[in-house]
Amino acid sequence: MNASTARSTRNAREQVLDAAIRLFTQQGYFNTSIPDIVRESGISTGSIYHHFGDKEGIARALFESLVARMERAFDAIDREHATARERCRAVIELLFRITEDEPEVMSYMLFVKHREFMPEMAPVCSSRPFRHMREMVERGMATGEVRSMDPMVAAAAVFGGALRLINLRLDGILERPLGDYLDEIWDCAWRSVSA
Amino acid sequence: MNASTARSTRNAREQVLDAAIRLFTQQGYFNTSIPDIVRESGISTGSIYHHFGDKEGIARALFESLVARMERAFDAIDREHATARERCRAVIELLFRITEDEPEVMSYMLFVKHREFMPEMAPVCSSRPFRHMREMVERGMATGEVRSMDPMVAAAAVFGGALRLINLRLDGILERPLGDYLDEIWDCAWRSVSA
DNA sequence: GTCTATATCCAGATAGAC
DNA sequence: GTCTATCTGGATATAGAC
Repeated sequence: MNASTARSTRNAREQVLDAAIRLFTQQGYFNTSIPDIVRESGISTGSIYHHFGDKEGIARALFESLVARMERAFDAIDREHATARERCRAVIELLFRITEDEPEVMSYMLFVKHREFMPEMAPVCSSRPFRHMREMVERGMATGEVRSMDPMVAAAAVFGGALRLINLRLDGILERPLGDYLDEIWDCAWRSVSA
Repeated sequence: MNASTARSTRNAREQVLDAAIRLFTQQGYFNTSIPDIVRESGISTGSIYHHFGDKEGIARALFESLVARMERAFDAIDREHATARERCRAVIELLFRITEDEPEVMSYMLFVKHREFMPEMAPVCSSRPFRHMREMVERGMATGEVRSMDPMVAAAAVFGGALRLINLRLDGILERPLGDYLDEIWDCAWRSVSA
């Protein structure tokens, strides 16, 4: 496989994924037909089925690429920060930034009901990035930064408020960018669990 | 309209709504066909269309009845408790109880993407019950129970953790009933905003 | 108000040339 | 690997008797 083949292959796939994330988040998976994706991506039906097998394959490829991306970002946060407090705050900051810059990405990751069209998939909350977030809190409990309590409750307390603000922002209820709320929500989050 | 007519009319509607909430939450709205609802409810296609007009009409009737029910429950909480602290805690307790006893109700209220099949509808977060929850927190701020801060942030902090736990429970991640976590999550929620 | 039978449409998916 | 043309099933919705 030479370079130009590799490039054009990647391009067709990416054009489809690019169109798909927009359509899936704006109209929903079931309201988006293959002909819609053909129009929006400029790639033909035949080509789409060649690359993805079926419609569900597009959704799956999209999800996997976004999960991998989040996971890389979370690993970087682990490396760049030493305490649970810094790590958790960095995660919220990252999620807020992605929500502002690429709302479709956050919308597809967090609020799409994947299991309705990918029945065999585990719930999002048990995906690697979510487990990673819970582990950050648990390690904070081990070091004494975080009060001792049920780890699931602690993680829900730390990230629950921020996730709600993301939800409100994506639904158009919050008018100002999430960055404006970061300090306040972080203060609440940390008060709720700090030792 | 005599009594027996009224009763049988209500029954047909209710049988359909009953079947619909189960099917919509288990399989999703788009994976549920009218023939599915016919089978599950025992009511014929013709009758369903007579009562609801179209498939979306079923979803709408369902949503309206659940919102009305929540609103009545929240009004009762307002009457029965005097402080923001007590009211907010009672709301969380109620939501936890409904999640355990009637998971489909909570699932359909909170986590279904209504706008995908009812395009003209406002986002759930701006429905009466959600606004009511925010008002409870705001009144607490007015009386000095809650620290002064952005009201949206305060509401997200108070209810965000509990809503995440509900999410985790409905997704099968939390194995114990929500009641087991009530005291801990409430402690976190209130610490995060109390004056 | 309830039913059965049926019309219509358009989705997802395939065939096969280039 | 990409395209156009096409098949097929099953969905929503209607007609019209009872």
